[in-house]
Parts: sequence; structure tokens; C-alpha cells
Amino acid sequence: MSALFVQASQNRIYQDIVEQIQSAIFDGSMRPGEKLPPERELVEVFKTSRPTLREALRTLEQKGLIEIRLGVKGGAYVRTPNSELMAENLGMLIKTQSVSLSQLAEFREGIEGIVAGLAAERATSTDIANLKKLVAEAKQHYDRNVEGWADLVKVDEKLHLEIAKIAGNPLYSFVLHSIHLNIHRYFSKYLEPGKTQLEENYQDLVQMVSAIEEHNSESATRVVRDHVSRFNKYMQNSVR
Amino acid sequence: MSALFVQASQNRIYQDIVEQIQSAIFDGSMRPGEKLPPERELVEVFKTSRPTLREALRTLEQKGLIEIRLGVKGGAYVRTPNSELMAENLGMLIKTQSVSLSQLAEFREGIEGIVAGLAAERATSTDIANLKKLVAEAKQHYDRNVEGWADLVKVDEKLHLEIAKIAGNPLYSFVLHSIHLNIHRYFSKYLEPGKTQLEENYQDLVQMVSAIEEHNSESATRVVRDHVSRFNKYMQNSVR
DNA sequence: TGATCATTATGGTCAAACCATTTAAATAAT
DNA sequence: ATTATTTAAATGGTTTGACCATAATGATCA
Repeated sequence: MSALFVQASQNRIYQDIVEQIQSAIFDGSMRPGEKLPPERELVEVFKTSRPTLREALRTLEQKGLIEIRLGVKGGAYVRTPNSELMAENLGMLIKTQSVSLSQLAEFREGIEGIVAGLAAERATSTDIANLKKLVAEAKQHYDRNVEGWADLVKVDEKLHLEIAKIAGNPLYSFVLHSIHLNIHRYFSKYLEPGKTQLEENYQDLVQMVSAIEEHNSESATRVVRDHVSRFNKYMQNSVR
Repeated sequence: MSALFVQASQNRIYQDIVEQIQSAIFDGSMRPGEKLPPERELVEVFKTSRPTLREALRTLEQKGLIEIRLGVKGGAYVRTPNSELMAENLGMLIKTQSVSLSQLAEFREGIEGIVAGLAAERATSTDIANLKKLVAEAKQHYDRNVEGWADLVKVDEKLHLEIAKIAGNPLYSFVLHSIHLNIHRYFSKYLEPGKTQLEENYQDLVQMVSAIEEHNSESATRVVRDHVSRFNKYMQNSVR
């Protein structure tokens, strides 16, 4: 472990430390779940002071590369990358008004369309069985009428993420998850729907899965885009 | 200014500080270009110590919200959001092998397709004039044969980003820029092309712009996807 | 046996000093 | 006067060493 790092050099020390630890993570010397040595030891390895070392750790934490836990057995643990950072990033673009909500919605429409197209090309019979299970779940909530709305929306989201998984490109999953997190931050899932929305939504799901089952890529894209588009319009009409 | 913030409270002080400054930026109290007070003053405002305050500043810096400059006239300046963070984020997904390069390429193909479709719907005559200017530029490099390859690639990229701008959704511009930054980190722009590549590439650009000029969304999507796909294949064959 | 308490490893915070960089002002040289 | 050089001042960068807070573990007690 100690041999992995060398004494910090040059101008901004904390940056040098960030880069060294980062490299160790990128090249696989440090793997997710592993713990870095305690601060007081790292200070000796890098020949620096605790405040400076801590600036480096804070930076790595914010980059999503490590997670710092308290108490005995605490310390800096290497993390598995996830969509959290991307979601935060997206959130900041919205909060700084660099991107509007309707632009986020439009983006989602495009992404979901592509994803559905890929899923239609790549779905295995197992994948389709899983999707049908979700549709069956959705039907149960749909049959409960308006009371089932919130649950229906949840299954709807699960379905979208499952489709992204079938598409087989984790980048789409990351991006889609980030989008959903941000959209839900602004639109409540518990809006009162009309009977029409319920019906439309459920039918959309059925059609989506059919198109994927038929491996009809273009149809899947179209159906999903329309579905997302309708959902977006409904949400934007109920903007708080 | 001082009245904007209140004394830091609760558990992790640095986080409280991050949130307060972040909120000030999000709600517009602090705008891009503005300077935060010097560290020694902030320490008094937040009733904390310099090391703790600096952990907060480092976090904000990594979030891309502030930029810290040295010397007199130095300090923490509020930044304008850009695609840098997203690009870094993407880069980390690649470096941690959460996403492969070919998956990034596939993602690009999808995004560029959508973007071209939107651009075809929304391009004004001014937009089209700008695109044609770029195509003319490309032609000059194309006419220089193999010597013009590197420049042709540069114009190609400019064209793609211009199309994203025409699409009118900054999210696509951010994402596309991030993708390009990362792809170029791995594939040199200065690979030796064959006469065929030059020809195909130039013809692609011409067709892209034609489809957009005709406001033919579907055709624009198809042409651009094929173009990007061909480019990806060429790059991947020359992977270092 | 189970609850309570003390111990200990580890991160979190603080205080005060000094170093490094950059700009701007003052001064000297032409 | 103009230009080059030096000096001063403002600000971030770093260090040292101490003490506080949290949480897991084992010891103690009811």
C-alpha cells in the first residue's frame, strides 16, 4: 500500500494527492470497497499535513471516488461509480437555470426513444418475460383505479429502467436514472390523475412491451417517445 | 453580503457552509463572476476555522461552482456552468471501466441522431447559412487531400456542435461536448486516413447539411447516425 | 442473558503562525 | 517622461499540535 504512493510534489499539494489516489483507483490498485489508510498515516506517506490531506480527501469525496465514514472502522472507502454525480450535475444545470425543465423533458424523450429502439433489437426472451411481469404488476395497480396511480407511476419508472438495462449500454442507464431523479425532484408522483391518464398510461406500457417483443425497433422508439411526451405534458400542466 | 449567511450549524460544518454558499448561487444572490469574501472574512461570517472553511471551498470548487485564484485580487469566484464537470464525469466512468469506449461511441451515435433530427426541424435560414459556411471550409481542407485531414476533422466537430446549438437544447450541447472531449482523449485526430475516408467524410457533411436544409428530420437523423457510425468504426480500427 | 458503560480507533474542528503568488504601487534608471 | 526594477500588500497555501465527536467493540453490571 505505502509503496503505491510517493511523496507529494510541486505546487498545489492537495491536487497532487488527489491525482495519485485517483490513479490508484483508475488503474485498479485500489478497488471499490477497499479502505485507504487512516488520515494520520496518509499524512506520513504523502509527507504533508492533515488539513492539506483532508482537502484532497474532500475533493475525492465530491468526485464520487471515495466515501468517508465516521468512527472506529471509519475512514475513506473506495466507491463503486454510480449515477449520483451525473444526477447532481444535471440538478445543478437546472438550479443555475442553464437548462430548463422542459429542456430536460425533451432530452428524456430523445434518450428514452433510442433506448427503446436498442432494447427492441436486443431483448432476449428472458428480458421480455421480465417486462411482462412488470406489465402484469402495472395492471394490478391500474385495476385499483385512481388509488393505484402512485404505484402505477413507480412501476412505470421501473419499466423504463429495465428497458435501459436491456438496451445493454450502462451509459444510457446512468443518464436515464439521473434524468428520472431530477424530474421527480420537481414533479410530484402523487398528482391526481384523471381516468384518461390512467388508461392512456397503462395502454402505453402494453404497447411499449409489445413493440419490444416484436423486435420492432422503430415502433418501440415511436411508442416510447409518444408515451414520454404525453407524460411530460401531463406533468408540466400540473407544475407547482 | 455578510447578511446572506448565518453562523454554521450542526454536524458537519463544512457541509453546512457548502450548502449555504451553493444556495446563494442557485437563488441568484451570488452570480457568475462575483467574488466571495477572503477566507479570513468568511471564517468570521461562518464562525469556523480556516481549515474547515477551506474544505468547503474545495468541495464547491470540485462541484464546478467556484474557481479559486491566487494572489492579491485572488479568491473564490463564482463560475458559469459548463460541460467540464459532465466531461470529467464521463471520463471517470470510462477510466473505472464502468463504460467502454464502444459504448460511449454508441451513445454518441444515438445523441447525434436526435440532435440532427431536432436541428432539421428548427434550423432557420441563418442557421443553414452558417452550416454551409462550415461545409465550404471543410471543402477547402478536403481539396488539400490527405494533408487536410486533421483540419477536416476539426471542422467536422465544429459542425456537429453547431448542429447541437441549432437543436436549441443546451443539454444536448453539454452532453455532446462532453462526449467529444472524451472521445478525442482516446482517439488521435491525426490518424492517417485513406482517400476513401476523406471522400466519405466530406460527402457525409454535405448530406447532413442538405437534410437539415430540407427540414427532413428523419433523413437528418439517419445520415448523421450513419456518419457517426462510420467514423466510430474507423476510429476503433485504429485504436492505439 | 441482556442492557449499560467504558475504551479506542478514526474522522472533525480549531488556533495561530508562516510560506507562496500575484497585483499594484513606489522607486530608480534611462 | 518613460520604462524597468523593486518593494509592499492582499490573498490563498501549508504546517503543527492540540482537542472534540462518533461509532464499533469489548467489559461490566443488573
